[in-house]
Amino acid sequence: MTRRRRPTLDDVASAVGVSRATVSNAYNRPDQLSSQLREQVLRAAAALGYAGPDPTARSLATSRTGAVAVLLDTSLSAAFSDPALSVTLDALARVVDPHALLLLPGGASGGPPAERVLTAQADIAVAYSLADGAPALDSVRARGLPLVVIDQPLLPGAARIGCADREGAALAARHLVSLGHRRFGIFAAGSRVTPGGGALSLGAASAASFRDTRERLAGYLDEVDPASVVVEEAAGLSVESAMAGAFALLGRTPRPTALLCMSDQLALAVLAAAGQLGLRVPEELSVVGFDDSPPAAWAVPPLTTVRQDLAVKGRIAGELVLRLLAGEPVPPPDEVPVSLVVRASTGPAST
Amino acid sequence: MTRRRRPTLDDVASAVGVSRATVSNAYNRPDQLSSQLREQVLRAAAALGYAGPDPTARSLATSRTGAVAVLLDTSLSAAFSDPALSVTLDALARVVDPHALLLLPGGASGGPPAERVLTAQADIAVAYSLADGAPALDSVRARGLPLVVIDQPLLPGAARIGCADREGAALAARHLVSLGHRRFGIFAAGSRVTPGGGALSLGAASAASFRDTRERLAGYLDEVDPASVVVEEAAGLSVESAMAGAFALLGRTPRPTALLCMSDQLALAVLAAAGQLGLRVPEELSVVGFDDSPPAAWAVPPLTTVRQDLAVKGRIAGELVLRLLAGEPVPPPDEVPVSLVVRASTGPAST
DNA sequence: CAGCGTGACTGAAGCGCTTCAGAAAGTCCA
DNA sequence: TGGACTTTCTGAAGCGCTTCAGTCACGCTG
Repeated sequence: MTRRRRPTLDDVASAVGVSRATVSNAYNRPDQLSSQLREQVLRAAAALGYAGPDPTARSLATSRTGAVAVLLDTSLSAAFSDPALSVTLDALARVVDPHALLLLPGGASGGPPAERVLTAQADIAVAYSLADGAPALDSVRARGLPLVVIDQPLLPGAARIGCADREGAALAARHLVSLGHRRFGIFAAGSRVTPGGGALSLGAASAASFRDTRERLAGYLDEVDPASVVVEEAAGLSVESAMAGAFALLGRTPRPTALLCMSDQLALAVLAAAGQLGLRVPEELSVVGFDDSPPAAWAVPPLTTVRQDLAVKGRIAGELVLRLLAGEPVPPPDEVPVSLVVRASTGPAST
Repeated sequence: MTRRRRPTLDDVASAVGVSRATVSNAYNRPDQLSSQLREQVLRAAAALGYAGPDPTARSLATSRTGAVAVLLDTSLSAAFSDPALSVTLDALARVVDPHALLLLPGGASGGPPAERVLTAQADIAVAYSLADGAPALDSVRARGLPLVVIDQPLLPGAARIGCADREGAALAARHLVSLGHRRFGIFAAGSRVTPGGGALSLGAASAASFRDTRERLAGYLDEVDPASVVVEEAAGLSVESAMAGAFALLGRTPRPTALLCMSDQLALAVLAAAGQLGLRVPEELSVVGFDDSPPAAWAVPPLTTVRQDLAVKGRIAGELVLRLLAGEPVPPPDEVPVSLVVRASTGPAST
């Protein structure tokens, strides 16, 4: 069975005996023809098995694709296992509907490969927490695609939404200080600075390639004595590497009495690791996360964390997308506010 | 600053003084011209700010978009909070690379709206666990798009990959029976059969609109006396509704001593609910999941569950995509094997 | 030297659609 | 009854690219 050539607008037009423009109008501008003729066209289309204008051809003619390219730093499984991303992207998707999301997962180099971006059929790009200088961003620029960045340094010509990272981190650190803690561990997500993860000097950590890592670190250090801090970086973004990092951090001597985690995911890994080591939280160890993603509230014990409204962040990102698409000028960078949510994973220092 | 018209192939061609075909070849068939001329073309392109052939125009000319449409039953956040999806999709994405994934999230009607599918720029569609008769599937057919379905009934002309649902469910049930359990609760994911969720008769449950729900139910009932079973359906796909359903199930009198959950997500919700009620697992309650998604192993206690290799499933789905895209005939439906992974969430019935 | 193979490049025909400036035919009102 | 609108539909010019059948020049072979 040779698959017959799909019918085109022309086929429908000649079947009905009208011009191609009329058939096009039947789909795109119903007010441009009598409803009677329109019915007739649609019937003929159905009879011929014509499923409506070809999306690609339409895109070429209108120079709009109806898709938003989402540039991710990591593989899909790593990306999706981050609840913060899920929530943000979901909110974004709702706002930009009916635009579809074209997912460009990251490769080894951090962010999607440049040529994937060059050939992506999308009207606009959204970059989610890419490392500084990711090649994908150059491609976006080269193509002249509008760009919205989330949790990233501002790029010229791009719109930006983030959160008050530094302030949030400072809130978390201050909370621990006020509880009497004096020995801190800082737990950062995996990055490509030190591909294997592991212990990090403050200097190295301050040079992280992710803006949020740098900012949150700075926020912590606004409140605690750098000398009282050890920094650990996870080896990757998987839960496994978070667990490994957590064990490493808890194995330091003297053991920190409080852990500042740069995401809830990391904090949850710490909780799990502490559980396995028989360390009681918060009696023997205080843990604070970042994001207030949904699992933070269900954790045992419920996680003290820095809250940012991820749904709002996603929504704002979506609105930025729509505004850039509408040709509006690039708005100034925006941030969602942060607040500290104190739950049960933090308590007084056990001297 | 009016955004200047982007340069096209023609601009580059006339800048260099060659034909348009030559410039096209410089990008697509380097062997068709001297490397010297190619260099010259590429330099001119860079000078003009030409970032390579326009993806849409290229698609129209080649009638290939390089995108795989992924049809989801739910919103993105619900979809992504399902680790099984993440793993599957990740594996799929790796196999079909460099194809990008075009995400079409589901709406209120189950699955993406029909017109979203009609206008999606993709070469092929992958449907992930859609309800029977989802309108999106009709659109796929109408467009004549190749289709791969995952965990769904077979559609004529579609390729299918699933898992041995019924067999897996039977394994789980048999395990509990052998542990002496005689009062069972079956916990099904939310669907649109009974939009609010809640208690379900066996008849209603057997008519579920999701194939995997029906099959797993049948598998459970292959091993346990239907009279010894109560069925609960979650109100939705969120963690919250899973928790609510879990409480409902644990509130039945007499309380089931063992719960058969149709996914790990549901099982984890049960674990959390049991914890809040002070019910010890497995001493007072046995819980078995389905999927063996990553969190199952980290749960407290680690979850006994039916394992299906999700990465393999995703990989096979990806291979099916590639084969259909290559014009190969539709292979017969395939299933990944299942096995029971006994961990610590199941134990002898407490009489 | 005729004949031929080869490498390098081009012309032009699409791909399937949208859109805009009309044309044709009807409607309305003074 | 005639001019001014409306409504309805059409012709044709793109949108930016790929690709195929050549054309052309050149060096090689026998």
